[in-house]
Amino acid sequence: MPQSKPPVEASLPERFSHARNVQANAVMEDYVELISDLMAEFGEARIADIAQRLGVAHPTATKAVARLKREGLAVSRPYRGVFLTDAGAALADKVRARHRTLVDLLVAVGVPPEVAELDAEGMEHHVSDTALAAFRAFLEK
Amino acid sequence: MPQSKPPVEASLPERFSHARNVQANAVMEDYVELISDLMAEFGEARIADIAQRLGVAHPTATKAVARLKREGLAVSRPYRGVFLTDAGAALADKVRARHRTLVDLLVAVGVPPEVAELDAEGMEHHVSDTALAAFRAFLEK
DNA sequence: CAATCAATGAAGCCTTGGCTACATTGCCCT
DNA sequence: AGGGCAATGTAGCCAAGGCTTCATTGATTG
Repeated sequence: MPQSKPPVEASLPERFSHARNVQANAVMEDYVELISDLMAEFGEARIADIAQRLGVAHPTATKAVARLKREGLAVSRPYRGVFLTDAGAALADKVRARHRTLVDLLVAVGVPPEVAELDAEGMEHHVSDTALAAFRAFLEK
Repeated sequence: MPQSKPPVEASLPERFSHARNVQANAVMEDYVELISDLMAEFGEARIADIAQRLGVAHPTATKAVARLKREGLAVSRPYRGVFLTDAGAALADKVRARHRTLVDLLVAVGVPPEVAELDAEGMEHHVSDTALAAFRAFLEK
């Protein structure tokens, strides 16, 4: 019986699987926020615009939108624009607010704004509500 | 020479593609750091231990190690433990230091330590050297 | 009013990172 | 020495998220 490692290590697998889980939602979050932006800007989100802004080929965007629809975050009809459901819009708002708070925090601790934007794009998806609340509290000081 | 990019929006696709790029290395970074830990602890890293600590099935770890070897970060012989190359060890050190600094920063701005660990696991891969330097400077204040 | 062309959709391929099921190997222990 | 069991390896499946290529649709404009 190798009973040598009981203490702290137990939570490691959970940390990793949590991170993997978060990552699975990251792409969806990016799409939802972008669609929200485009709707605000043009009244609808076109596949071509989504693909262009995300820097991917248009079939990639089409597939992602299909997944969004499957998960109840967006609706669309063939050859028409994409629109968010209420759930999608709510998610978009949350994601956008989190993004801004994270960028603000990074800048507040001394990260140059352009770098903050770049780094935040990947980091934001992993910021928990708890951390976000701490960020807000810190920024208000 | 390309002129300067107009204002700000032009860089959106680059931000996303940068984040996707970083993400592609994230799993490799996790494996390398973990192998480094196991080598320090047991003198070698066994596939079973890697898989267990990461919370994945062992063939998943085997495949990842194969990629590590392909990229020159690790070496191994069939049915024996896995070892890091110099490049792999250097990467592990960098990743570990970055992780610690990020956790420290999160705690410093008020995030509870357990939450900081959890969130950092996913965020760390997106922290640039520039941001890291800013974190260190902030922590020394 | 029709033709052209841009935008969308569909099909099919690749890699990654999960998984399960099964085949091998090696090591420990009787 | 040999058996059995744990550890590794192998094969093959799946979904996601990229891609290219080709077909279809619709909207603009001559």
